[in-house]
Amino acid sequence: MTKRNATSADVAILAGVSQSTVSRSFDPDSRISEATRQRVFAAAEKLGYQINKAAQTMIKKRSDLVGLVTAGLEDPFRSEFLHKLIVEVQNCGLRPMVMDVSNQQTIDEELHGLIQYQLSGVIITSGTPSENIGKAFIRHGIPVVLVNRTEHSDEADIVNLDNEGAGAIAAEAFMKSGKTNLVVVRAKKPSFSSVMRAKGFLNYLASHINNDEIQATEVLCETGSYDSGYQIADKILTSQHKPDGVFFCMDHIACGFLDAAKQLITAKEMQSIGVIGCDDIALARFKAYDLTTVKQPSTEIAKAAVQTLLNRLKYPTSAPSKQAIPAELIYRSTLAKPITD
Amino acid sequence: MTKRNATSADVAILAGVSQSTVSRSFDPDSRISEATRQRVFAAAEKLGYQINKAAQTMIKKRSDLVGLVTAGLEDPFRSEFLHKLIVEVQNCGLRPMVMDVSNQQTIDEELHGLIQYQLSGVIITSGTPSENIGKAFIRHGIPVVLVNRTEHSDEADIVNLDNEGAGAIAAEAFMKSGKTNLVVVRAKKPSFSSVMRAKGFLNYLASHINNDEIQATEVLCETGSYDSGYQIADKILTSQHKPDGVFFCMDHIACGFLDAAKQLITAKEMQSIGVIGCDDIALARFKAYDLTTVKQPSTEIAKAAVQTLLNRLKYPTSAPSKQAIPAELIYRSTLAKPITD
DNA sequence: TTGTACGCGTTATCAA
DNA sequence: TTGATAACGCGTACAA
Repeated sequence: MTKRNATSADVAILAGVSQSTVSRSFDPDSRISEATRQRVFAAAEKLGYQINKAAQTMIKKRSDLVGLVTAGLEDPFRSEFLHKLIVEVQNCGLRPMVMDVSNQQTIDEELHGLIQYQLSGVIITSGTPSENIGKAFIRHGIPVVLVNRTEHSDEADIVNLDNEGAGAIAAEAFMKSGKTNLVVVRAKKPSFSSVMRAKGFLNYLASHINNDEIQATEVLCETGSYDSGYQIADKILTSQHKPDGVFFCMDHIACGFLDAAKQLITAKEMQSIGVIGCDDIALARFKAYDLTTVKQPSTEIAKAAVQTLLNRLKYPTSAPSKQAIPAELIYRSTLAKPITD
Repeated sequence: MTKRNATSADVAILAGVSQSTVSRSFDPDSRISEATRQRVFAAAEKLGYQINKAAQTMIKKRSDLVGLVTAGLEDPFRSEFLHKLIVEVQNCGLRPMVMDVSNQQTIDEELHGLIQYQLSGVIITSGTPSENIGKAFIRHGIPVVLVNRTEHSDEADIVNLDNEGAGAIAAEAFMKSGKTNLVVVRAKKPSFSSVMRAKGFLNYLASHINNDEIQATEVLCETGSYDSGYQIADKILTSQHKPDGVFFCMDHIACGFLDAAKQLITAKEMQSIGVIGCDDIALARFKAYDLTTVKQPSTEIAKAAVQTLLNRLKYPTSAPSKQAIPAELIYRSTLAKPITD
C-alpha cells in the first residue's frame, strides 16, 4: 500500500547484481551481457521499477523536458501549432512542459522559473519576452528556439515562416487574378508575423506595378480575432474605394470578415471580391468559409523547431541558425484559381 | 561562459550563512529572520541562483509537475479544454506536462513512463487507458483525476459534465419549442460523453412523453468531426421522416451539418428545423453558425479538476470523489428561445 | 533562529 | 563485463 517505490538498489538485490549494473541495463548504449540484462529486466518488472527522472536529472544536469512557451491560445493557429509541437517533442523522446504567458505582466520572472527544471531546451512561440530573457536561458546552458518571433538573435536559433514571402504570394495571386484595388488587413497591435506579411504583400506590389493600375492600402483592425474581422468589414465594404481583393494576415480575421460580408452585401457582389487568408487553420476549409489562403506549413515548422533544438543539443557551440520555411497558396472558393495556359 | 549553475552552497558562502539557511530562505513557511533572508536573496540574485527542481524533487519525492493526458486535439472542444487546464494548473503553482496519446497502440506503456517523473498528479481527459493504468499510478502514489471518462472508479477522483443532464436539457428545449420529430446524432465510436448525452436526451423524452406525439431516433455518424456532420446531413434531411429538431452531441458535428444543409435545402426550410449542439466551442458563436447549444462549462470543469487534485494531495486517504457539473442551455439562432409567460 | 550532518536515487569513474 | 565508490544539490532532523 504505502510501500515506497522500488529503486535500482532493490532491483539489484532481487537480480543478484550490483546497483550500477541495473543502471547500465537501462542504458541502451551500455555494453552488458544480454543474460544479466534480461535478469535485471525481470526483476525490475516484478518490482514495478521505473527510473527516477529526478535522480537522473541531477547527474546528467539535464532533464528531458522541453519548455513550450506560448500565449493567446484562443487564436486557432497558435493552438493548432502548439499541438503539433507537443506531438513532435514527444516523438523525440522528450516531454513538453507547456507555459502560457498570456496576461502576464511578469513574463520574464515567470520564464526564469523554467530554469529550475534543467530543461533540455525552450521553444518560444509567443509572448513578448524581453531580449535578455533568451540570454538568461543561454547563460544557464538552456538552448532557445524562437519561432516566428524575430529575424535576428545573437544567441537563439530561429525558425520562421517566410512571412514576407507569404505576403508576396498573396499579392501575386491577386495580380494573376486581375485584381487592381487591394487591401491588406492586420491587427493594430504589431506582431512580427503580421507585420512582415503585410510588408511582403505591399513590397511585392510596389516592385511589380509598372503603372498606377493597382492600388493597395493597409487597414488595421482592433485585434487578431474573429470579432475584429467581423467589425472591420463595414469599413472595408462601404468605403468609396471598395476593394476587389482583400488579404488578411490571419485566417480567422478573414472568417469574421466573410460572415459580416454576408449580411452587408449580396453573394453576387461578394463574388467579385477576392479574399485570401493566411495560415490555413482548420476552419479555413469548412464549407462556410472555404477560404483561399496562404498556408503556413505548421507541421513542417514544428518539426524544424524541434529538430533545431536537437541539433543544438548535439552541437552546443555551433553558430545560431536561422531558417525561413516557405508558404504555399491554397486555392479555395474565395479566390478562384485563374485558368493558366 | 561555461561556469556551472550556482547552487545553494554558493549562495550560502556569498551570504555568509549555512547552506540550510539558504534552503530555508526560499521556503515561505520557514521561520527565519527577515535580515538574513534578504541577505540570502541578494546573494542569490547576484549569482543568478535558481532552486534545482531535480534535487528538490528527490527530497520531497514529488515534483510539482502535473501530467495532462489527452488525445484527439483536432477536436476543438478538447483543445479548448486542454488550454484551460494548462492555465489552471499554472495558476496553482504547478507545471503542466502534456501527453498526447492519439494513435498510440501502447497507451499503457506510454503512461507508465509518466511514473518516472514523480508527478504530483495526472489528469486524464481523453484516450482510452485500460482500467489498471489508473491503478498503476495510485500504486505509485500518484493521484489520478478522470475527466469525462467514466462514472465510476475505485481509486481515481472523477470530474464530469452532467452529460445525461446535458442531453435532457436539449430534449426539454425541443419540447418547449413544440418540436415533435427529433433526432439525436453521435459518433459511431462510442465515447463516454456522447453516449451519455444521447442517453439523457432519449430518456428525458421517454419519461415526458404521454402520447405518441413526439418521435425520437438516434443517428450515428462516422466520427466526431466536422466532416462527419457534413456527410450525415443528407441522410437526415432526405429521410421521409424529416425531423424538426436535431441534437448533436458535439458542436462541430452540428457545424458540419449546418454547412451541408445550406446546400441541400433552402434557408426557409432550414428555419423550421431546430438544431442544438453540445459543448459551446468558440465556433458555435461565429455568425456562420450561431448555434444554439448546451454549454459545457469548461473553465469550471478545469478548475474543478485541478482543485480535486489539490484536495487529494492534501488528504491522500480520503474516499474518491465524484462530481457532475451541470450544463447550461445557450440560445442562439438555430433554435430560438420560446416566448415564455 | 541558525548550523551540522545526512540521505534522496541515479550516473560516472575507476579498478577488478 | 561487472562492482565499489563518489558525486549531483537539495530538504530536514537534530543540536546548538
